[in-house]
Amino acid sequence: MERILVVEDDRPVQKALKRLFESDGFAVEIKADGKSALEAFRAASPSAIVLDLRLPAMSGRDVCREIKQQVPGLPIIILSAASDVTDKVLLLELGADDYVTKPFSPRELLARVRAAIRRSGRTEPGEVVTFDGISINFTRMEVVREGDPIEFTAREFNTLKFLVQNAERVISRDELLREVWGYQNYPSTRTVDNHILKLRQKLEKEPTNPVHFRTVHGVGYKFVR
Amino acid sequence: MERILVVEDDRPVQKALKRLFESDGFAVEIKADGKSALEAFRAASPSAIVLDLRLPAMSGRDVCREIKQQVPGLPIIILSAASDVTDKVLLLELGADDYVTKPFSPRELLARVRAAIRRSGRTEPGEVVTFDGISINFTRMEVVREGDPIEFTAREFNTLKFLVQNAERVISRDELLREVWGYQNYPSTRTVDNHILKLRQKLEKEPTNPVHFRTVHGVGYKFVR
DNA sequence: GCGGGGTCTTGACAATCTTTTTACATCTTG
DNA sequence: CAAGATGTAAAAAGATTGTCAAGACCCCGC
Repeated sequence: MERILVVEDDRPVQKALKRLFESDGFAVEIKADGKSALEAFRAASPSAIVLDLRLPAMSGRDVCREIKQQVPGLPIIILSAASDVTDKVLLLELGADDYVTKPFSPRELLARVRAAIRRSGRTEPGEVVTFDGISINFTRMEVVREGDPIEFTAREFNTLKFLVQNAERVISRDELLREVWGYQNYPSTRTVDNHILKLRQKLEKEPTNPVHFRTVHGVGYKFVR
Repeated sequence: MERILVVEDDRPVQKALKRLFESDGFAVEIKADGKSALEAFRAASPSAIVLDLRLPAMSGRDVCREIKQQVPGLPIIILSAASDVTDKVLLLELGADDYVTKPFSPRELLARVRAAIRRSGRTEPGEVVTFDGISINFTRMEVVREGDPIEFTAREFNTLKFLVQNAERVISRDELLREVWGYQNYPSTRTVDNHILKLRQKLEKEPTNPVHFRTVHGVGYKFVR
């Protein structure tokens, strides 16, 4: 379940945010000041942080900067009075991912938080993805398991890449054929399945009982870390 | 049919792009300069824009900025000479969604355009629905009750999806067969009922006495949160 | 051109999983 | 209460997927 850390000192707003996110299926943790937020955010390991700019004692800016320094990938959505946002530049400097001005529309806030989480999950090309002792370098087209390299053919690697970069999403054979093979329609053969088979044989500890390259019967496949 | 707006001044490249996208089933509109692109893009309402950075008169940067301001959700894929892309920062500021450097691989361009369209499409519809401690994620095809996953077959999941997305409305078996099964007419057997049965068994606290998947005698079924 | 080596696709088959049907029990409604 | 509608479980029918091996294909150096 996705978790959200809300840093906000105003009680009514706290409650409203809690209700809002919980109704959307998030687990919500609330901190009322910057200090306790900084203490809590590692343990809570949230998917995103919603941060009020005006906080007692420590300013939201410092909190934002500090968190971004420690965990750059963690999305931060700033909540601020309209007047605070006169220059976006400041926000970019802070490292915030998005902002919403008070009074805010709940739906908009939700949408922005979700969007930020989605973006953060997206692996940028050139990055390295690691799971289960395996690390994949997309630019170098290299896969390494605990030190020793695993060889992949081009097609295999591209299939792997597409699946990993669309982790968690169910992907149909057709979509794979379109995105990886570049075909529009294709006779139904076992081509895709065979490539999945290869990925499983090379990457799954127990290829017969795959954990990462799951089949979704009647639909397609899905990669999960 | 998905439409693409291509903004590019070089004739040969225009033609190549037109062929490329059309062969992939897109409708293609071409503009040779920024001014006419800005005039056309509202009327054309494309799913994505492919934009050359080097344009006569008005620079691609200004076009990009302007379009993003008017329709923030519309994906823009930048086409540029390698040297132009020295800093990605610029592109991010422009609001571009992705970029491809010339000379580009047709397949890669296609893939990126499709990916951008896919991402843009995923923005709005609330992907997750929650009720009664159960949360349903439509893109992942996952249902979770208080932490632990509940398995569904494809047909079951689609039935669930249709009912949930048409909550509160009474739906006849015929409508379900049409919308979920895709059949026009069907011998009257207990097929639909059996699927409802499965949903109840998996999701209702008391399957015998359903709260969410209600029977409307003589008509069909109705989902209520 | 001509092998040789690897890669990819195909089609067969078995294993597995899903869906539909069937047969009754139950329930609802007038 | 009767007739039609719905609930239910198990059997039967139907689809999909895993896997393999044969052959097609492609690229390279000669």
